[in-house]
Amino acid sequence: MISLKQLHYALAVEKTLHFKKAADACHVSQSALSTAIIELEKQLGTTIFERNNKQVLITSQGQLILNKAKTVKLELDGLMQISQSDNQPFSNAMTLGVIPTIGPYLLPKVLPEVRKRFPEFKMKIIEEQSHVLVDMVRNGEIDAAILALPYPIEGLMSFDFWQEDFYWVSHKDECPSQLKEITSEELEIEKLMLLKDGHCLKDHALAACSLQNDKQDSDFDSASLHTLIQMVAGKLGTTLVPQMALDQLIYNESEIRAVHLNEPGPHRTIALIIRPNYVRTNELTTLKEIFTEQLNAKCC
Amino acid sequence: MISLKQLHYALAVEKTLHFKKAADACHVSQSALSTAIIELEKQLGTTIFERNNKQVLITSQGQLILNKAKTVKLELDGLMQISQSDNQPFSNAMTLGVIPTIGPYLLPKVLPEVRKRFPEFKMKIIEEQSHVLVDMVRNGEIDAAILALPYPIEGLMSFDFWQEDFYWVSHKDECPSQLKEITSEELEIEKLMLLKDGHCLKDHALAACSLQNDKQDSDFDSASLHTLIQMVAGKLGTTLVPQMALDQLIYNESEIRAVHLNEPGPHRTIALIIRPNYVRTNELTTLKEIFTEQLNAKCC
DNA sequence: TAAAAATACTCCATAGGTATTTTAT
DNA sequence: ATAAAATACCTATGGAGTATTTTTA
Repeated sequence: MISLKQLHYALAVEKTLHFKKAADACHVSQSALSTAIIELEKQLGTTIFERNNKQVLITSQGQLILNKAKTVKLELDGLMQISQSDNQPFSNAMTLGVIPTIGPYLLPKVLPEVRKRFPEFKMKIIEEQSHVLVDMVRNGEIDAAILALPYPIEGLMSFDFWQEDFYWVSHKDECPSQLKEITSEELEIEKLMLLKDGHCLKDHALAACSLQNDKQDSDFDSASLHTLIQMVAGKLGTTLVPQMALDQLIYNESEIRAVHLNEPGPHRTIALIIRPNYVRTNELTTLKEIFTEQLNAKCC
Repeated sequence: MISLKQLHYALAVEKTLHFKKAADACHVSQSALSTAIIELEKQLGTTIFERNNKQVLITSQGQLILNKAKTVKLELDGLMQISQSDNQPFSNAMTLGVIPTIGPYLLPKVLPEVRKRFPEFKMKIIEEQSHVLVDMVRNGEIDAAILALPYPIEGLMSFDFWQEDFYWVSHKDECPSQLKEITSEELEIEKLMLLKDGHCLKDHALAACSLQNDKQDSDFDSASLHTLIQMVAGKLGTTLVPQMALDQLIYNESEIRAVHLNEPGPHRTIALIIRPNYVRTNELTTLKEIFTEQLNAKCC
């Protein structure tokens, strides 16, 4: 029967592409690792590594097997985490991914409360675009990701915790003072500045306006919402921002005004994304509740 | 380090709820199994089974751990299948699930070709409703399922291979002879007979007509498309059937006519559903190609 | 008290180590 | 010639068996 040790050794060889170095990494002799790999290949009836005295290559089938070995390890890690997560929730570290158009607005609102409720909880945050985070969740490199939906997450599961609309942001000189709502028809598209392609915020904003993403990248494309707002302040155009960003972007009676985009909503849904087999769901559920509670308190 | 043997033994205990019987099932002594379980629980820092001399119960955490152990086994099975699937495709048996409104129409069109191309291939078919098949795919009880989309398959992956529209089926006495198309507005809803709730075909048909599924189960609700057609032949009403069912339902210049439902389509998409980590994708891709090819040849 | 799990104790299979050989550049 | 993987051979750990004890319904 195949053993976890064999898989462990094979994964070490994949990393180092060198039997001796892999053996060292596993704290066993080259001989022990070598025989384990040979036995594994015999049991599987295939060669994983093509090797001679100068180099080790991975066969195509071998790569499939190694990838699967990684998920076996991942599931086993999950198994070992179950009792910890149940018995001492929030005692183990957790890594969450978040996209740039959520992180800076959501986290300051919710993390203080998380820290207050669970002072010992080590939460690591990484910020990447949706497609990167989806891959990392799939590979088990992070525990979960906070994304804006709709977004294709085939094979993963989502837990929605917030829905919000977009607001049209403009310089007060360019905005009728009585205006409380605006429809996409009333928007001057040519003045609208959105983020670069790749940011899902652009897609969601366009979808909210029932527009195709067919216009060329314009000179106004910008790297972050903060920058966009600065450009709005400089009367270079207007933009659309999600509700949760409003309080940070339009502070202290600035020159900038925001009015609700009056199109059928919600315009984007914020959700936690996990692998279907992820085990620390009880902790994530608690986090999710804190998120919703804090957003309701601070966004309305 | 946790071993697969331990998990195997624990799963045997879950099945039998009896250490001696579990030991027998694993062909080891009660002592060996007992110590393995004790060691596993020690390593995990939790009790999986609450046991005395009269009964064995599973703790709630234990159940989570056992479920995870099943997926570990499932992934490991997948790993062992990789080389076989690659080196001798179609040499291992495969079980496919299919829903009742696809199976009887799709399979006769495609299985002969599958059998011709891979005479040694053992393919087992089971017929269940979508929600049952989705569960079975999730649990690894079947290799894949053939469903009609849209349908919620969170955590699974779909490979579309066919799209089709619905046709309005009526007795020729009740159908204008020149009629080639019909819109949902022109349908006499009260004469329309659909399958019972639970069959996704009903939902898809209603969606194609932009109708809500709010009407009560009527007396006309029927168990299979074939029965429905018999009722149409008996002038008891009309119905909607998917394209792939037409040739079997309306045979040899019968009393029945079918006209295309002229609403934005496609009205349903046929897809293969698998777990995200399923390994025999190369074989499924081949099957999928055969399916599309045969449907194109026999449905148009 | 009786049925069933835990434990004591023994044994052997096998994983792992050291030393050596084989192999291919 | 040499670097690196495979093999030979030995050792020791731990998994498994038998027999026995403990537990509690």
